[in-house]
Amino acid sequence: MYNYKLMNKFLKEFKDRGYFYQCTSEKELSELLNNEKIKGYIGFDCTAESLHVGSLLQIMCLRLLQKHGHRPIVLLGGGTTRIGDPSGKDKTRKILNEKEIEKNIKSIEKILKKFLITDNSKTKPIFVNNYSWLKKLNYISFLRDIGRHFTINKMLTFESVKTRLDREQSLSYMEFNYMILQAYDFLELNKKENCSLQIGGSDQWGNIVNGTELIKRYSSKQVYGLTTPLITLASGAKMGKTESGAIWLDEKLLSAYEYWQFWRNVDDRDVIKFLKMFTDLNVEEINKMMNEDINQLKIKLANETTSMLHGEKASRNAEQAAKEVFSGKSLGSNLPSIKISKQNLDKDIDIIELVILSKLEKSKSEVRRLIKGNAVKLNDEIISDEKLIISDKFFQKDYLKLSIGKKRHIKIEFN
RNA sequence: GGAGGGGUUCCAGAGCGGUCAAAUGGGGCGGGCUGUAAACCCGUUGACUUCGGUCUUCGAAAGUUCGAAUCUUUCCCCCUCCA
Repeated sequence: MYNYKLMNKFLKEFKDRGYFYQCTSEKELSELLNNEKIKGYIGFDCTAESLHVGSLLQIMCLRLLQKHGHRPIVLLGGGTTRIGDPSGKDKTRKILNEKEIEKNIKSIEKILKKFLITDNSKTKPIFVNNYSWLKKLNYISFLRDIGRHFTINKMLTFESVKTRLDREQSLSYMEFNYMILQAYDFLELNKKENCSLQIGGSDQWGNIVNGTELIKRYSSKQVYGLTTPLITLASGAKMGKTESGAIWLDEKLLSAYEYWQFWRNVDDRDVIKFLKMFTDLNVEEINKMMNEDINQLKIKLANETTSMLHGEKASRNAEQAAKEVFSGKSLGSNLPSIKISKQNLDKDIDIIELVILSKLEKSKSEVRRLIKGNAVKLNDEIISDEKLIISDKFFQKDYLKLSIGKKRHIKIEFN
């Protein structure tokens, strides 16, 4: 082991914030980072139209690179998404068509730009799509130049492959090639951009090592890999998804208010950890906060994370809305709102209909159940008559507030 | 290739001709307690409903029957053991 005090500042912070899981060659990487500004890349999957908090740690890594003067490369795997990474999957996943992938790439890129500094020419992120080189590959020359460096013996030992084979689940040749393509991406980025570091989740370790080894064999260059741990919540669940849906980073899929609420509601035991991981607050400062009021810390966490993504204004609104909803009797004018056509009012819609229109629930039976359980409120009044017709008298100003349970509130406006 | 076992509602897993929209546990949701936490307690958990019921579900299709998740046939998929 080498002296912790001499460790490169980026690496040190990487560890202090809890991002560190494994590194291919830590000491050398530390020296390299001390001596020069490098480029490091992370690949993002484009199977969904947006990223969710499950990818946030990766994004934070890119931010950290920038903070320390290094330049991040964002690889949007337009090519590899066409194949599908078998890691962590026990069956082949569906393959998306070109259009969907292109669309996903665009919206993911937009999200990443919110997190990254784009106006510093030295550190501004480079966005690349591996389809641009993968599509040009010639099978024969690829096999000869790249394929020769991989042995089947070794590939078969990879966890992702092993589990599939052990369970006698089929692993197509296409998927089997995923790891080679990811290694090739790294090689390509090394050649094109002189990229010398790949970061990824711990499940990517095998793929990342493949890349560093390929580059060593192919061009005798030393590059590095760094992985982050899989974050599990104190409750044992995986980060990113809740039962009511994924915590998306795209405002169109999840409002700033709901995003704020997600962080406000984290388990007590996760708060300090998340402050370190997902905010820019200084680690020492966070360590000093240990004994502060846990609810204040959660609010801080929610504010920091929300303003990082949606901006300070949205974050303040969310906080304000939360305050109104949870401590006062105010109508929560800052709540996320939904507009419903006024024609519905003339049709004498009832409370059940209103809940459905508000999209808080999809099933009328469920709404009936909720009403029976005293869970549905209109302007903070419990509704017990499921046939209640919505009329003008429920409007306070020009909107009304609909709540389900203690935590789900929405402002309804008619137009 | 041979011999068995199995596919059930979000998950695990009972049911094995009517009383089955399907036990039980987990998860979810709602209520209570609290701190918008955890733990705990209670309720609920296919859809629609004029609250009388109605409709769709037990791998897929066809059949037996007054009646099938339950029986038969074919097909698809998984698992275990033997070679």
